[in-house]
Amino acid sequence: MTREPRSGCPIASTLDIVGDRWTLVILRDLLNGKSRFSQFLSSPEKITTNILTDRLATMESAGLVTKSAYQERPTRFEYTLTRKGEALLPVLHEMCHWANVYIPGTWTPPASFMARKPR
Amino acid sequence: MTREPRSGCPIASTLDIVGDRWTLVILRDLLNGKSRFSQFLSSPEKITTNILTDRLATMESAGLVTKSAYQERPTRFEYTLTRKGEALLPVLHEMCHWANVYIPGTWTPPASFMARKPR
DNA sequence: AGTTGTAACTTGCAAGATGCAAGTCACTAC
DNA sequence: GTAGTGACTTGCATCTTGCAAGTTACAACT
Repeated sequence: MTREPRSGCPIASTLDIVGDRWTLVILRDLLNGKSRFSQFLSSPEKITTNILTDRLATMESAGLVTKSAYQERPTRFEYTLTRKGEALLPVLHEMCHWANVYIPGTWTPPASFMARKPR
Repeated sequence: MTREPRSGCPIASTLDIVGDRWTLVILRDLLNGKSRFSQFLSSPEKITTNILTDRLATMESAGLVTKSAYQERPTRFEYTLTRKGEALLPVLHEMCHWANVYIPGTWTPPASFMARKPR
């Protein structure tokens, strides 16, 4: 499911990984402490299950998250950010700044999110 | 062509505008001084004409660019960034930093681009 | 024993977006 | 009058997304 980079341009290459409407929304949730399938489903944007399954698998193969079982019988999974995934935090911060200035009606993100720094 | 925001989340709302594989690539070209249809076509990512037409119209209706004729007979157009469009520069900067660290083989952007600041 | 509930998917199908190739229109220049 | 350029437009096949419903594997309650 991984896309070939269109060029060596860092912007185009980044978009080859996160250039869709959902990946960074899931990443936002992960940065805010969510880790399970059902938790991502509960977000206000209402992602559907097939897209969520697909996006989590793509993010795993891109090295943004790791998937692991947090219990057996029945097996249940959780997703945790890798350092590579976590390092996208500044991109999300800048999107928040931009939206808060240029898109009326956007929420101010929780201070805990805006104050967070990557490792 | 403008999408309804899925929620008040600044990240989701930003992605409702620029959450695809091409919009920020065109924005990168605009920030690097390109302004004409044929100039965008010449970029290494090889966008096709129908997508470019569609994306420029969507960017115009989202207020990221303005379209104006730079000559009559025959009429030719150029696209210039609005302040709103230009203000996405920090998002692109952070993508460059991320890609240069985490995606091997990405180019180091021109210093003129990385040093640039929004108005 | 049987029903209900929960987590994490999977499947089917329709609608929309993207990619590729070719064609169009209004000119300019040779 | 032929060729070239800029900015599209059109047709069509494929890929992606969205919506609804179904599945699997259990736990827990009645």
